[in-house]
Amino acid sequence: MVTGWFHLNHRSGIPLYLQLKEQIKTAVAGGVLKPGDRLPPVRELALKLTVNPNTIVRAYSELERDGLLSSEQGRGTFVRAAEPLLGVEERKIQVQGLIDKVLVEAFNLRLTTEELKKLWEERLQAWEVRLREGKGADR
Amino acid sequence: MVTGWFHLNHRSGIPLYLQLKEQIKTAVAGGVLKPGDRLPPVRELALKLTVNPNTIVRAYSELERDGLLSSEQGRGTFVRAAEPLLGVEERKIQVQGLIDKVLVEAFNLRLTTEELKKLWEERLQAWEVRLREGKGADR
DNA sequence: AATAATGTATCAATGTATTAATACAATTAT
DNA sequence: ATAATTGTATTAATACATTGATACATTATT
Repeated sequence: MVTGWFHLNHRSGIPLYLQLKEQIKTAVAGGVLKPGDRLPPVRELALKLTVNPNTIVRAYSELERDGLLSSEQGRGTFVRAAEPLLGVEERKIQVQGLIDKVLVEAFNLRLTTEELKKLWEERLQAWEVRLREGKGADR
Repeated sequence: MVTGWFHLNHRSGIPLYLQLKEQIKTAVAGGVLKPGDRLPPVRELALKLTVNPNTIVRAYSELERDGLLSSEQGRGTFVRAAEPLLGVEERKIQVQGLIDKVLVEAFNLRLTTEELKKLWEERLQAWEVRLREGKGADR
C-alpha cells in the first residue's frame, strides 16, 4: 500500500499538512502514484501518521483545489486523470516564476552559470530516469 | 536613489517584509544593487513605503543573516561584498532543492520535458543578458 | 434495509507570525 | 562636545494559521 511512502516529522516546524502535500506531489510527479490510483482513506492515514483526520483532509482538499487529486464522498480520494485546470500559458507562467526564484537564489549564492547549468542537467536527468522506470510497473 | 525600486502592496496578503526581501534579493541578483552599495536607512525607507521601521529592519536583518547584506550601527546597511557564508557544496544543495521543486511542479502541471527545457533556456538567457548589461553601469 | 466506510462541514483551542510602539546604542557630522 | 543619523533591542497588540473534537452526508457493502 502507498501509505508506507508517507512519514511526518512532528518536530520539524513545517506544518504537517504541508509535509504531506509535498510528499503526495512528489509521489505523483515521480510516477509512484499514477492517475486513477487511490489514496488511503483520511481516517486510516490519520491513524498511521498519528495526526488528526482533519490534517489529512486539508492536504487532500488543497491538492484537489490545485487539480492534482479528486475526492468523492463515500468513495475515496484518487489521483486525477483529467486535464490540468489551467491553460498551458498559465501553467508556463507559474513554472517561470519558480525558475526565476532558482536563478535569483543561485546568483546570490555566487554560483557560476556553469555550475548552475550542470546542476540543472543533473536533476533533470535524475527525474527523467525516475519517470522512465516508473512507466509500466504498478508497484 | 535605489529607494525608487521598491514598492509594497499592502493588500496582497504577502507579508510586507517578505515582499521587500524578495525585491532586494532580485535587485542584487540582477546587478541593480552591487556589492558595497548602500541601502536606504530604515526610517527613510519606512516613510517612503509607509510601513513601520521594524518592518524594514526585519527584511534587512534576515538578509544579513543569509549573508546578502551587512548592517553596521550608526553607519548604514550595505550589500555584502565578502564571500558567501556557506560552502560550495551546501550552496549547491540549496539550489538543487529549488530545482527539484520546479521539476515536481512542472511535471504535475503536465508540461513536457521539451516545454520545460525551453522555459529554462529562455529565463536563463534573460538573466544572463540582464547581468551583462548591469556590469559597469552604476545607475 | 441496515451497516460500514468514506469524504464534508462546523466550531473551538492554541500557537505562531506580523506589525507596531518605544526606548537604547553606536557612529558620523557640526 | 553636541546633535543628528543610523542600526538594535524589547515589548505588546492583533490577526492568522494550525490542529483538534465532533457531528453530518454520501456511497458501498452485507
